[in-house]
Amino acid sequence: MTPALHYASAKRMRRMHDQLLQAYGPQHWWPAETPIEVVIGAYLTQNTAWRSVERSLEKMRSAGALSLDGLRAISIEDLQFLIRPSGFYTRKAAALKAFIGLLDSEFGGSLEALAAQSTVVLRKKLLSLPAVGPETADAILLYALKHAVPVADEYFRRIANRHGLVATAAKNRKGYEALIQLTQQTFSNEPLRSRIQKYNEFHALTVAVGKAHCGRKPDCSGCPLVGDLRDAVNIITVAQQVR
DNA sequence: CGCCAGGCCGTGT
DNA sequence: ACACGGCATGGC
Repeated sequence: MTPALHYASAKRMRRMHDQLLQAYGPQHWWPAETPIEVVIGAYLTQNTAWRSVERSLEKMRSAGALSLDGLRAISIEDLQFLIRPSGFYTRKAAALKAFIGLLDSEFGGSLEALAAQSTVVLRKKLLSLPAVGPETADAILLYALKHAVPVADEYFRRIANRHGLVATAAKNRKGYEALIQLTQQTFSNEPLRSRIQKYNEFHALTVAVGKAHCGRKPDCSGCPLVGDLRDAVNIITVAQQVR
């Protein structure tokens, strides 16, 4: 929490971004054709493998439900059936309907009108929706609405923990805030346009490395982030603490 | 077969 | 303010 710790971590974060970009290349996120697909994907991927989300998205596309009008027209029961592969389908179907309901009742059914709100107002509005927590809200803000908002997910939380990037990376509100602030600080010197791109790329890269090396049973062998001794020492130390 | 996935929410302390 | 169980399916 001290400025000094943040500064050291931000430097490590920038190096991490470069290492990951080198190892995995540009990720071209979010994997979707349209903003509403981003929104739908953000809901569906909650605690769910992206592979399963893809199956749901494909079923929705085939049914013509993968669009604003499609989402409006489909019944909640039919929507539940289409998104079954990604699990939690009762809640997720209701939540998607609630999103379109908000869009229609307050923003004339326009995602552009929604995006035109200030980031602070918008984030609060999104968080008031059912099944929208910090990560879903921020993913929608960044990837669908193009606001300059970092995204922190479970992978990044583990990475930050193992590399000692933050003082508290607990699974609570303060832990999430710490990860967001760290990312903000890391790219704070970038102009707005570039900052949005960095937030985009960095989150995508943390997912890439997370899928490969930072699952619940971490496999650090071959991870591009453990190239030097300092990192390895850090990981061993922190991993023992976490256990 | 058991564990896990790009979280969130209600309840109990 | 947290910790914790439930939500549900499919991939590995």
